[in-house]
Amino acid sequence: MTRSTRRPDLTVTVDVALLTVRHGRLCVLLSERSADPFAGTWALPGGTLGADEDADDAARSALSDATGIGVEPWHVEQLRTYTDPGRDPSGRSVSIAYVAFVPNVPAPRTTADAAGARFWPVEDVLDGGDDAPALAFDHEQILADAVERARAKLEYTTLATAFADEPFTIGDLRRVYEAVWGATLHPGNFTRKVLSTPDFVAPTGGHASRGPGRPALLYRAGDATALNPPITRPSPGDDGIPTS
Amino acid sequence: MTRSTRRPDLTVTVDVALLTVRHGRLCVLLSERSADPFAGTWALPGGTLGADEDADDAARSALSDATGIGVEPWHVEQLRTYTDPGRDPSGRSVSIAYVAFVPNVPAPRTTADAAGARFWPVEDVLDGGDDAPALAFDHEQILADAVERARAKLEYTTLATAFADEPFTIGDLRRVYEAVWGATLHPGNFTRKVLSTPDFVAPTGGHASRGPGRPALLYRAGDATALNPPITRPSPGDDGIPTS
DNA sequence: GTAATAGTGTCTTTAAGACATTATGGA
DNA sequence: TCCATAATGTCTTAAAGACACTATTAC
Repeated sequence: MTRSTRRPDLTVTVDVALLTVRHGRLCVLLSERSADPFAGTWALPGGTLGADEDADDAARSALSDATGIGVEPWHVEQLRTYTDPGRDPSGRSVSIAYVAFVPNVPAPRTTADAAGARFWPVEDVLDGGDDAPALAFDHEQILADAVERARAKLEYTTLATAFADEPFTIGDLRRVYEAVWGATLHPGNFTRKVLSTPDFVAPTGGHASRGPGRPALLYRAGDATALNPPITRPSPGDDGIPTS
Repeated sequence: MTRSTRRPDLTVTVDVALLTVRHGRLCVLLSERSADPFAGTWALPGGTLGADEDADDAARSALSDATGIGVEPWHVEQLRTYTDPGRDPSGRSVSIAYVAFVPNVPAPRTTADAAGARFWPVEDVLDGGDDAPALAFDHEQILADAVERARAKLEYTTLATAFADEPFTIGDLRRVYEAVWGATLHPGNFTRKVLSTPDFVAPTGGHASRGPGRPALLYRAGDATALNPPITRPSPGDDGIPTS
């Protein structure tokens, strides 16, 4: 290939969709923009790619800036790169987008970079209701792609454990699936499926005693990364009620 | 997020792994580099992202330059973006990599941009044998990721039809799977699986008469894009011989 | 005829889904 | 006691894999 020495006037940014499950709902971290372009709208945390910086590092830096806590243990992966020439009205930019899958609830810190950062239920953001925030740039598309990535990866990887605080119960894990997929799963069959997958989860020996019901056994994430055979999503629109 | 007005001295390129099946083997288009860096090594076709150009368009332009033929009907999709600060010794660059899934055999045209372009069997390139070409930049990693993308997508999409010249037989389609996966599939079961997936293929009404054996019915790609349930790959190392 | 490939029938095994049953705690 | 959740058992159904058998051509 030909690599010319021409340097187009082009900024490379990194944007991160931090996904987490709060109160049974899949949520994304957004910060309100105080400056143009898109002042007053909400945006994914991000930043400019440094001259000698790998994009993975830039994504983690942006996450660290936005949350104010350590991001080392989090699962952060590249999503895709968005290059529409019109995506940034203030000048040409391409965005390398990332997804982070995060357990528990890192309370967003208010900083110069992340004033007014908060979690939004993904459903509220994407369904475009009256109280839905307007998103800056093409961040609504990025978020939609990030959510689809999460939904797909729950099927054939052990990614759900990245959303759960350890130690967790099988019920906790099931509620992660239900929040991300927006569907209800059969508790008994789900338990059997998880336990029959080698090294999906590893028992800690303890047991939870929260509220009514039989105390559940506690688990940590196991060593497995792939799910074979996968856990298949209910088809879209399938709310658990059999059609036949 | 903060978008500074600083413009790092950074080139954005597009590189495309054109994958096709020739003589029963999965092949990739490479061109020999005549200039430094990496003069004498082989590289994926690519180019610099234009100032007002979408990366998808840049990828198709690079393909068009490298093959000299129309690329409109081809399946071209973004793979991922490679940002290692050391990936280009001549200066900072990030590469938005693409994969193209192409039927038949576009004979590489020799041009200024694509002198000495030819198809290489992917297996030969990645297995690093004695006659394997050395690849420029991080293109070996890009190629490996592209091949893995192709292998995975054959499982749960109808992508295999993108590799087959229409009209094709079920046997042609099976040989695509076998070439990409490097495995042998059971002809009878494969036929039943393909025909039982609605709109995977659509019969043309004709039939092929090539060589010995019962003439096979001819098909075109159907309207389906997803495969549900998927066609699962034999596990790596499974050459079709049962272990039990 | 033989060789080779296409396509179908059928049996076994795996695993998902539906649903019942038992277990164990809290109010 | 009743209620809620956890975990397991069992039956049905879907579908993959193994394999036999038929079909149709080239030689």
